[in-house]
Amino acid sequence: MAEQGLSPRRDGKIHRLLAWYDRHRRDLPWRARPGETPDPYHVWLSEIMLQQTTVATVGTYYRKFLELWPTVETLAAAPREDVLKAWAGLGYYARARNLHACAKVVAEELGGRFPDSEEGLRALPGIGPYTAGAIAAIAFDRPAAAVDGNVERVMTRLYAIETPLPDAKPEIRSRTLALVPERRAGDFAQALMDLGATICTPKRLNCMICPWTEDCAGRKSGIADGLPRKKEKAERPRRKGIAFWVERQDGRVLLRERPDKGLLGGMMEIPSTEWAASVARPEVQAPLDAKWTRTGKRIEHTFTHFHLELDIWSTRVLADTDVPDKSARWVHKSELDSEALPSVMRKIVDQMR
DNA sequence: CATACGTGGAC
DNA sequence: TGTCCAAGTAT
Repeated sequence: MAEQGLSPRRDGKIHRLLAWYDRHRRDLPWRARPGETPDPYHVWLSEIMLQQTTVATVGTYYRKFLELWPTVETLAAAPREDVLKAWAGLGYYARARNLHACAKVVAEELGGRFPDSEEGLRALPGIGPYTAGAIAAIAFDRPAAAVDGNVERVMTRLYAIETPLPDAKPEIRSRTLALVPERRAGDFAQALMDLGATICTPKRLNCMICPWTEDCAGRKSGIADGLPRKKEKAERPRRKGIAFWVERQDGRVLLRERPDKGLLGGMMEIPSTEWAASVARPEVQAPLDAKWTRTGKRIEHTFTHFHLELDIWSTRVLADTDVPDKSARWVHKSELDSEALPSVMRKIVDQMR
């Protein structure tokens, strides 16, 4: 719960931020206009998509999802496969699996209504501390803190917090909570994020036009642009593999569904060897016995935690060739676009088709 | 708590 | 070309 606004200094800060927001708020597809009542479904859908994903990228997907599934009930009723297809290319596919699971819970167990408390929201799949706070504040105007990367940047600068992330998280959270106003909590949350996205940016910050420029301890001490500090990340190892492009005489290619958990879980793939530091005995790992051609083609792809290099081998098989196992399907080359293929797999398709 | 989990754009 | 990063969550 937010503290009461007893300090004039605090009230002034909140007022300056909200006044700035009223003039400079971004007009975003999922954002209710002033005076409109936010739709919790819209808020939820956008917040899930925006996790670690840019506003520019989300726009297209958000509109597509709303067109396909205008309500949480329609989304819940959709086959999961369709949801994964629509999500393909957005990344972090656990989000899509959880999105569908969450829609089912809300539609089938909660009467189609999202919980209006952080605690209730937090219990749903795919909703963590940030998203619970964001939905509570934005959709229900509850005085909750929504601490995302923007807010972490703004707060570490505003209070000159030099502790590196993630150790600084508790302090950032309590600092944010102490500022959340009783009224207009949703606008406050969005204002903080807009401030971080447009003024208090990672580089080339624009303190000159910041509503908090006089309040900012980081600016006063000249360390703002170096905040937040972050612990060093582990380096990305390089992995290799071989992708097997199997084309049947009728123009269909072999696709395989990935296991439900882990990397690209539940998505479709071009069959490949394991992805490891080195590739051992590729023929043994091929989806079927065939005479393989080393195409000389190669794709490279960088995941969050490793870099991948896939050489492409190909073969042609007879039109009556059956699928090697139950997770595999033949899909015509002209229909690959509508499959749930993640970007790394699209790179292979683009090379071969 | 550290790690797994995608992608595309900016510099 | 390589690195960083963008409205984080689950385990």
